[in-house]
Amino acid sequence: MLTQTLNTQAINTQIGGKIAPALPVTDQFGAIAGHVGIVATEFSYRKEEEIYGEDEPAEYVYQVVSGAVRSYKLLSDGRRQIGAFHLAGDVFGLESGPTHRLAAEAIIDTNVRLVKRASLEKAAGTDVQVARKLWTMTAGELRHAEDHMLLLGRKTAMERVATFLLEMDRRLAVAGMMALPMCRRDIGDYLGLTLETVSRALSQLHAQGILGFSGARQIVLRNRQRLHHLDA
Amino acid sequence: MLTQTLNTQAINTQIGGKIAPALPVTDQFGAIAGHVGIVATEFSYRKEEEIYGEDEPAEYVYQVVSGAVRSYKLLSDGRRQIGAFHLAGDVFGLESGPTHRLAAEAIIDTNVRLVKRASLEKAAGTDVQVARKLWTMTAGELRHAEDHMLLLGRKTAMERVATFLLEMDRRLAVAGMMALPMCRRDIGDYLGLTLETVSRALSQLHAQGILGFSGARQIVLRNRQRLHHLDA
DNA sequence: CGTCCATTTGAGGTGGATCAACCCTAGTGG
DNA sequence: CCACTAGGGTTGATCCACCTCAAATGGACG
Repeated sequence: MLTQTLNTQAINTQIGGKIAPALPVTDQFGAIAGHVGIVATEFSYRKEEEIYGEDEPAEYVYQVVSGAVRSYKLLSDGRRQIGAFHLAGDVFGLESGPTHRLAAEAIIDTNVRLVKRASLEKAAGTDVQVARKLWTMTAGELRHAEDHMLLLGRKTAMERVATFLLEMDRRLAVAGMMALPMCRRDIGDYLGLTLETVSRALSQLHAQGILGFSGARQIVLRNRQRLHHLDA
Repeated sequence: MLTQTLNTQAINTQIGGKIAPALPVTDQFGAIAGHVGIVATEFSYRKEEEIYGEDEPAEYVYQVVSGAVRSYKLLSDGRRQIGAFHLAGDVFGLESGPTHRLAAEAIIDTNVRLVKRASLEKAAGTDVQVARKLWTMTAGELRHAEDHMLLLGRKTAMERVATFLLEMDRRLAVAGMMALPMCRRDIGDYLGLTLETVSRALSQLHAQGILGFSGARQIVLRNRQRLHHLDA
């Protein structure tokens, strides 16, 4: 509650100075933001900074411009389940109901664009294209969640790590190499494992020549075929 | 593929005889089906019968009238993750994209209402209320999936079973008692456990007086407070 | 009344968690 | 420019929650 207030104040302060009325309209966010009455604003979060908390009112919808974000839920004793990582281009924080169902934090320094939820609601009330787009984005998140339930409920540790590597390879590999923004603990909390188990699985894949390291978070996949096989 | 064809033929055969053009409009399905051009049909599936397969074209959207349905994904070696149980009143099979992401089977003899996906798409293209309703329903499924990821990734066996009991109590308890339509294996595949672990957890709760049995699938919760506590 | 399958219960095994060093590297300050 | 430090990562040893395998029990239905 307090955090939300602080965040909102910070955003408004920044908005005061510079509103960005016209943004490039080539991605999923743009497809909405291009419509009448929708104003997108830019904002930055530093490493480890909270963007919104679980069950906070969902005032804004966000798109990662650069950086990376984790969405997660906590149990009362601190156990954490990360539901998704949001990377450059991804939209997050979109809700049909009044509140955010997961908390969100910047993993590293992150720039986002954001629009007011209310203006999306308004646009969707007029424009069926916008309404359809909102539905499609939520359905995309649902698809990911369904795949992830299968992983969390039924895959082995090695299968989970293999799935994770292939997902990250697809989403953030540049020139065959990926620079992971998140630490081993984040990966563990995403995969329902401990950080030690993640580390051991990666070491084993390294020993088998399936991947190469240049620094713990710089990974090259050397054999996607074998990784797909390990994925089940 | 073959199954889908057979199902469709069966549906059409039945539709030939009796179309139900006007249905009571008091629930979430009705809110849509009440609109112009939407025709709801009734159909029945027998215990264990497949309704649609994973990755089949999503031709229909369904609502359980009576009975119970399981939605699930399979790994190549047969491991199964049930993503949701659909009980009387629940809508299932709604997709924004072209195909079903999970398979669906009747757990027991089940009656459903169904409407063609295409007519929903058409109505949503005209009527913003319908479009909004579709989004809200998908968002509801996403919320459930997010909660379930936390369960699958981070809860202990006892916590999972406690969560399950409270969910089923909320959804299908009549006069303080619930009649579970699904077997222990289904519960296990929903909770990411084996059927033996589910059975042991239930026995333990019984021994502690937290629940009572009258037949393995007839359960009375005697202490919801303690169950909530076990849930974490 | 018998059969069949779901469920329970028992005994033992194991994958991943936990606990504990140790190592590596990036950042810091002298 | 380098020594120091702190946090992230790796690796090892042990533990245990849950799985696996097996057998007994029970309830529904012909």
